[in-house]
Amino acid sequence: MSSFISKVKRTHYCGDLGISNAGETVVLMGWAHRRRDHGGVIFIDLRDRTGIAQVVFNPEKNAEAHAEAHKIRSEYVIAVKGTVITRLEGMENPSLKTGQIEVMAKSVEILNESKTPPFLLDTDTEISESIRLKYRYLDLRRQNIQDNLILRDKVASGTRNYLHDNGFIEIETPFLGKSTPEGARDYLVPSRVNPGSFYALPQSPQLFKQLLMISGFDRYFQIVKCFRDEDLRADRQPEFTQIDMEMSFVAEDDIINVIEGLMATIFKSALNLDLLPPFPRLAYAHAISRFGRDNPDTRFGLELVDLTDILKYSNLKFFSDTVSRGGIIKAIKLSEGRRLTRKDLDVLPGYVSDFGAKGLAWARVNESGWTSPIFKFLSPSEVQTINSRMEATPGDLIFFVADSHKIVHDSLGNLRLHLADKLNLVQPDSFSFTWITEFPMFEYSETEKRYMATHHPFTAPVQEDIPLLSTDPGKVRARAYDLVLNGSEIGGGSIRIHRSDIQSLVFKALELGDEEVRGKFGFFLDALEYGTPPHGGIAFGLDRIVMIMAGADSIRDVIAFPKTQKATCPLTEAPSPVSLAQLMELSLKII
RNA sequence: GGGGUCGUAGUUAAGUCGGUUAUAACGCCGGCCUGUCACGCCGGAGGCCGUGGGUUCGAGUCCCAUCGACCCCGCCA
Repeated sequence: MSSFISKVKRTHYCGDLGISNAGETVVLMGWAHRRRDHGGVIFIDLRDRTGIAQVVFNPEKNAEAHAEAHKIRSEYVIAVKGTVITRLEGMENPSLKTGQIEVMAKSVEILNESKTPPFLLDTDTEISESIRLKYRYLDLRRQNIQDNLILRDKVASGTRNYLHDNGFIEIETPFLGKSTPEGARDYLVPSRVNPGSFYALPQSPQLFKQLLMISGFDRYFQIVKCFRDEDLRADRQPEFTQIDMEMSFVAEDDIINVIEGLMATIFKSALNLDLLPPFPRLAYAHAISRFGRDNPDTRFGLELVDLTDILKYSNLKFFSDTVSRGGIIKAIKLSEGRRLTRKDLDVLPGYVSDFGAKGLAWARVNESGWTSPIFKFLSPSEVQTINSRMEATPGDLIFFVADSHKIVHDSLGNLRLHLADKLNLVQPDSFSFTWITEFPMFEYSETEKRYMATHHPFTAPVQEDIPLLSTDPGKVRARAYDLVLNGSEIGGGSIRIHRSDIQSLVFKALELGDEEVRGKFGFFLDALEYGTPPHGGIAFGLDRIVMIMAGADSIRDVIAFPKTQKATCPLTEAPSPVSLAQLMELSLKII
């Protein structure tokens, strides 16, 4: 039995040691990060989750420990007992938090050996993700990933503390639930004892949290996994974590106030940053009109400007024809347009074509007019009016898109982000929150040939728009709000419908049949009839918040064991086939 | 479902116009080295060039297919 662990206990974490520990005898345990063998003296950088401390093995001072240190290789697990000494002048390492001290080893024990790791565990080299995920337990030893997960813990615990302090009660809701027709594709779980029937994993605990309001819990929250079987993105995983909450007897402002307090609290506790609520609010229609998206990044300009009225009778047929077909013309202006070369301009139409734009016109503004392929088709007064509305001055570069409402906003909204990224228009480590309000209740789906809920079908309509539910659903505004941080939707919620008659009107507007509604949501409609308090709530994507706070490029960097883009786990090799016996037990057959 | 980038040693990359034995750095192994901290110096091992097919006298390089990683569109109430 090892004398370390059983008798000699760890006294300190490596990263916590400093000048104040000088002279103390300490016991450290951790991984050999690096070994520098000088033939005589050996240095070992000992690493644990707090950081690195240099351990010195001197053959003249302790031959036995020095001999043992010879055997140590990368990632060996070792225990060291030694004395903290202040490094002599000129021997400090300023790049190390503990660089003013080192530990003179008296004894050492190799607690476990390690195979040579498949990649270096430093932060400098970028290792391909498939290898990182296959050896995720090693990848997770790396400092930056550990930092991310520690930050995540701070955000989660800060959230729990804040919400408890504000009277919220954490309540768990089922993972094995009922499949719902609206929304994302469900992950299904077959029921063994009910052959042919399936549970669905929750896309969110939406109905359960509303039921908890009906039950009188008044303020509920939960930090909980949600599941959506849709294609993955850099900021989307099939299972992700929500900060989910619901409050009774509230209106929009009550929820917004609680959330602004929550954001201020976690940014303070996790990043020591002081946010300054209230956050600006922007109506959905204005967000689309000015930024082309409902999740605008407001940290830089390049706002969309409407030129439809100026160009609707233009000699440029593409412009005038677009307008006569009901389209619009908008533009964005880039200052310092010289930063884009002619070659850059040539590839941008390809970029906006992803969003359906058939073309991208551009104009370089100069003293005498424009340098632009479309200049000769425009009248001097059109050019002048555009310059004046765009507030364009020589050197600026203007981009135009003429197309349908949706394509113009999609393409310019994304071009705006693309240019900001390419030209570094955004100051890193800056955080900009915006509430988006007054969402439309419904959006018409061309594929489904019916209206779909923008938010979800339990969102309350604005009171004065209720009559429109049966006459003109497209015009109904929802009592919904999203919180956008740096151009990412990090949370969204709404005041809910608490009357069953209104809920029925909404289902009608969605053209869901009575039978289908009864079958899928009957239990909920019943519950609404037993004294439902007015209530509302919101849910946040914890992963996304942490990702933005950490400055990570991918949501996978803030999740301990994430899935690849094909929703597999290279470490465990999930998903995998199962035995015939398992299938038979579930009454399932592979087709 | 669609578009794109990529796949060469354990890792990260180079590899020209198709041409002889496929390079480098780091890592690894051995030797030397008592103050380094990405230690240094000397030596060494290490390759189904993702996989399969094709073109060619000849393929890491060209073509087709396929698998995988990533980014995007669709999708994500």
